[in-house]
Amino acid sequence: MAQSDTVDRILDAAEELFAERGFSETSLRMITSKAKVNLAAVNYHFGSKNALIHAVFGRFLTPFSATLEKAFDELEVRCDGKPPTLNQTLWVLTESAVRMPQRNEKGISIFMRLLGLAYTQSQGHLRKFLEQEYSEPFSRFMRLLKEATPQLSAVDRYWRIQFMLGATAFTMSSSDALQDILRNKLGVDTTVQEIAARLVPFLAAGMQAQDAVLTPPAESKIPVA
Amino acid sequence: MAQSDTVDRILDAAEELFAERGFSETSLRMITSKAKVNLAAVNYHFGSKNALIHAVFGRFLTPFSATLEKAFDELEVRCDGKPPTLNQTLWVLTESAVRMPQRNEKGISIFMRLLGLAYTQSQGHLRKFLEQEYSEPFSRFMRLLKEATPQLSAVDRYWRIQFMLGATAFTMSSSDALQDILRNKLGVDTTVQEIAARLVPFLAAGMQAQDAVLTPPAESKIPVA
DNA sequence: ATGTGCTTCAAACGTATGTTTCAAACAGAC
DNA sequence: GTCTGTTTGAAACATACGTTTGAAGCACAT
Repeated sequence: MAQSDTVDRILDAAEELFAERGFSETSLRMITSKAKVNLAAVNYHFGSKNALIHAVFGRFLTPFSATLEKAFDELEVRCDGKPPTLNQTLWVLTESAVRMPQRNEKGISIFMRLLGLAYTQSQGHLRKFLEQEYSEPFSRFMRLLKEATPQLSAVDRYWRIQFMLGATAFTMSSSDALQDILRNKLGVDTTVQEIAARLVPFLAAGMQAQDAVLTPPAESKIPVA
Repeated sequence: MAQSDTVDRILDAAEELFAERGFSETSLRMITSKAKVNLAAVNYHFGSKNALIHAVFGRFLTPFSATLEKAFDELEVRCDGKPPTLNQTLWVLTESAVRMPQRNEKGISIFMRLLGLAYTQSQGHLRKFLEQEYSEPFSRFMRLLKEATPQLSAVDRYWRIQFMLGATAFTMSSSDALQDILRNKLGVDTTVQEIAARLVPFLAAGMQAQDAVLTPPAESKIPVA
């Protein structure tokens, strides 16, 4: 019943509410009442709302980035000098995410949704924090992607990485809602692992698509750009 | 200098600020001072901030959905009974977006960013508004997608559509920030048309990827699911 | 038991928000 | 010119926010 209890309760509540409603739309009063702690506790333990946001990210991103580093190490050993393939790189990433110890069954989906929000909501402080805190595993992943797709120009690769990020963050972040739809419409149940198994081939195929042409296909009558 | 001037000035300012900063992060005072109109004008002309948001979307989405309907009509005529290909369908969509008459050079990027935000920010009222206002062109697009990918199972197709939506919404919703990075890192400038031209082949390739396998590639040692 | 350092608590702070009010300004019809 | 309905304007409204305050509570070493 020491400090840690309050701190963790705040982090749990904040994580869930941020993922559900976004950062600006979640007030400290919502967080503290969900966490059943006093309003002032946030500023006492974290200093400010922005610092709380950083702490929420740090709590899952720090262990994840450690797991990822180890997984990349193993992968490179296994490949024995040769650059890993795109499929291998993507699988290592998803497996690291999926295999992270979760606080509850919603863990992965919250994790993904928060990452998506971080990218999407233009919270300057957050982007700066993430960039300077986790630049290493990020750039290592980028390097692996680069080596796995030597046929792509830097610009093409850059945009396709954004497309991958988008498909992943978006899908995982709304996977709860999407699974509901799927259950109702198609009567199927899907685990996060199965979604990942569908996602990786999609991403790999997109990454390895023929070089983008800058005009529409010949059948189209309307010229573009 | 009639009413319409004030209304349009508000819509212009709101559109730009919403796209830049999101909905909750944009106050009516920011909007009215950018539009150089009185604060009360928003509530007088629109009724509420939420109604203003709806009006902003309606102003570009209504003509867009009309353009899209016509483009789909043309496409189906051109195809003469045969279902349009996936590439054709996707191109018709992007071309309709790109060719919309723009209010200024930032038009398309604002348009896309707003759509991305609409999907991403969980503003309940907005999603409800869009769903009941523009359900027709949306389900028509879905039908075309279905006919263009008969080889996919309903579940596979469902998920891959989510992946497409995600890649698109995510990329477009952060495209300004991404373009900044690109400009700084690679010294390249990119138009929305070019992004779309890169996105479509990525999406098409992903949609047509080999059927998803539900286990990772053999090289991987770590079992999944 | 007493004092000490950390933690909790209720209350208040100042600021910003969306919205309302009501008088003034305006345009067009008579 | 006067009346009428619409639009603007400055000011205030109530509410919600993040943050600060200072007293009370607590565990624990002395």
